[in-house]
Amino acid sequence: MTARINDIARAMGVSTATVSNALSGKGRVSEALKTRIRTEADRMGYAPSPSARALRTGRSGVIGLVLPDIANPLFPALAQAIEAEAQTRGQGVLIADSRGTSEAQDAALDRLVRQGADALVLVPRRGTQVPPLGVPVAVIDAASNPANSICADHVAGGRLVIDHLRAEGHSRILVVGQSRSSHVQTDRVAGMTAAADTPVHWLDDAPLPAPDALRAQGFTAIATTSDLIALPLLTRLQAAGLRLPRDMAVTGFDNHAFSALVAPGLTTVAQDLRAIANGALGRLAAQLDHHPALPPVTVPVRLLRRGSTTTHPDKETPG
Amino acid sequence: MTARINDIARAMGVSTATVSNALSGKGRVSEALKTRIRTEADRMGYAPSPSARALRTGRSGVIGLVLPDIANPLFPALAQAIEAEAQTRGQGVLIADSRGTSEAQDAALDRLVRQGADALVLVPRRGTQVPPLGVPVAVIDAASNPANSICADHVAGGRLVIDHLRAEGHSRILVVGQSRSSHVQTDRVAGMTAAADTPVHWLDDAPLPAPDALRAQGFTAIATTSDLIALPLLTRLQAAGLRLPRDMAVTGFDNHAFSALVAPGLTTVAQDLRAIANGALGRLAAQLDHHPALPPVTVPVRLLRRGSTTTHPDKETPG
DNA sequence: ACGGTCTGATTAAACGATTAATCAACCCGG
DNA sequence: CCGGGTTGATTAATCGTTTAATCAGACCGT
Repeated sequence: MTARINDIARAMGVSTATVSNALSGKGRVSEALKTRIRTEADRMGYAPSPSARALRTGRSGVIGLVLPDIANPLFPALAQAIEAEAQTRGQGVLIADSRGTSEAQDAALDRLVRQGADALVLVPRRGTQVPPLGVPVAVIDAASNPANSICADHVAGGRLVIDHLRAEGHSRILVVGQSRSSHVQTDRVAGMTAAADTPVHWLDDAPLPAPDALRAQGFTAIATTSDLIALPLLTRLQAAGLRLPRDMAVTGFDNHAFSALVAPGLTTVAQDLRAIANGALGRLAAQLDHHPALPPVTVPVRLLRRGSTTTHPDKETPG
Repeated sequence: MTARINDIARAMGVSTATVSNALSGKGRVSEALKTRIRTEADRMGYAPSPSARALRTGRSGVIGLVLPDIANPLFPALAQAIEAEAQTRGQGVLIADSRGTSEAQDAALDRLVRQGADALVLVPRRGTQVPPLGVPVAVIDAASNPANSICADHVAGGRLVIDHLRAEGHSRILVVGQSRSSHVQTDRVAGMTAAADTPVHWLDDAPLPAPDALRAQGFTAIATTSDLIALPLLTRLQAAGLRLPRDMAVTGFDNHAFSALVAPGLTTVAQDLRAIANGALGRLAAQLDHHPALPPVTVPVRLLRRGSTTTHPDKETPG
């Protein structure tokens, strides 16, 4: 079908070893021959066989990405960041969805390894353990998770949100979290309650009270741990006739694609996804090359002030 | 490291060929030996080397998935559907993002092939051509695209939307589309205008007029070609003080995860993503196995009636 | 007892790259 | 003019699996 290393060798009257050396820059090949081989190689449209290379070297150049339920608003952007970073490193990204139980997560991890992934990036389901696999694993999670993890500074993000709301004049703020069993969520809530002593409402305990009831309790702002909570809430408040941010301020987390598009724009906390992707893949590469382990890193976050909390929103810098 | 076929062969005093045959069920091996080999294989935790198998058979069992800009609300759900379908077929999914130019799309396709994908699934960027690659490609697009494509019945979906709005008593409806250069979008608009002669507003011509202006022009319903347009619009209308669906009805397309969560819920058209994934991967498998080409298929869609258009929404069937 | 068919296994050759080991020239100093 | 070092290439093994070709017996009817 397509050109193999052997075809090039025969076409140029040299051995396959020489071609391999010329293309990889290893071994000893004269400069003249090296360039002649290289031009001939791309004249023939040569592309090395990934399976042959993987078989010989033991490295496929593919990393596996396991994501929890697709509903997580962070997913597409993170996948994009991982894929972009992998691309710059010449790696491919195999995806797997761990929806369902934590056994499904284990199965997904196992499947990726059996499919030849050199290493894995895992965004874990709430409260799951990483089983021992034969390959390096980077976990994208909260700092409170001791494992081999890259983490955004969720605590700082929570503090940013509350500081901002207080600067906007709010004194009675309701913190709303999705689930107690998620490290990410508890860290965000911890940052919020560290900035000010506010009540916390967990949605796995009870649904949120109606807009009227919230106002009756004196709340003027609601700080959520996720855009997935905040965006529906924003519409619910508006549907009940409230004006944002006048009657109620709302904040989210994660800067979902829709957060900038709704009206008013949703104030939220954005993670530096490039840094996360870079940190994760960098650590995996170090492990694969048996380099000394890189120190754990906490990736910074930044607050995006939008119309849901302030009449003087930030100027958005696209990208 | 891990067990190889050769280890099993030596452990049982047989040849590697016999082990291979026993595990694959091909060739001739006595039933007794077959089961003994199989139990020994999983006792040793044997997993075949994907690269060795790929090298020998010429098939990696991996298909590439190329997606356009991540902002497309259909992306995560479609990726999930493709991944799930691939899993049932024992295949992996390599992802690539074609964000940016159509050259970036070509580069992404090429990269996946060089990374060993047996076949590709492409969700094309607006108005791009598929370059000739060495592997089968399934394109997920509109019926109006003549290529080797799987398509949802976007035209029928458009008709469903308009019929529903008229049944709800609307006579003056504004159709809003994102981009003329997208087959999917034009098909949806075509279905809408076929059901009733309505004005069409393209967002790449001009931004949408303010809510007041729309009402002043007598519109009581806005039918968009995407939840990506409809969800922001829904909040914009509410922020302007309108009540939905009383003051204005809004519809989207694609059943984005948020569409069911906002208040009121967004009436939208859902594609049968499982059928699309099944159609795409099935056609690719047929091509790879040199089976006769499967006939082109149009995947059905269904209307989800929610609070943004009606006070009697459908009962949602989760999943 | 003998050719013919089956059964159940083995042998060995691929697939396409990488790489350690080897080898043939050539250069150069003493 | 000889031995040591360098350069530039080749040889051949190897990664782990699949599979066509081969082979040794067993079985069977005549």
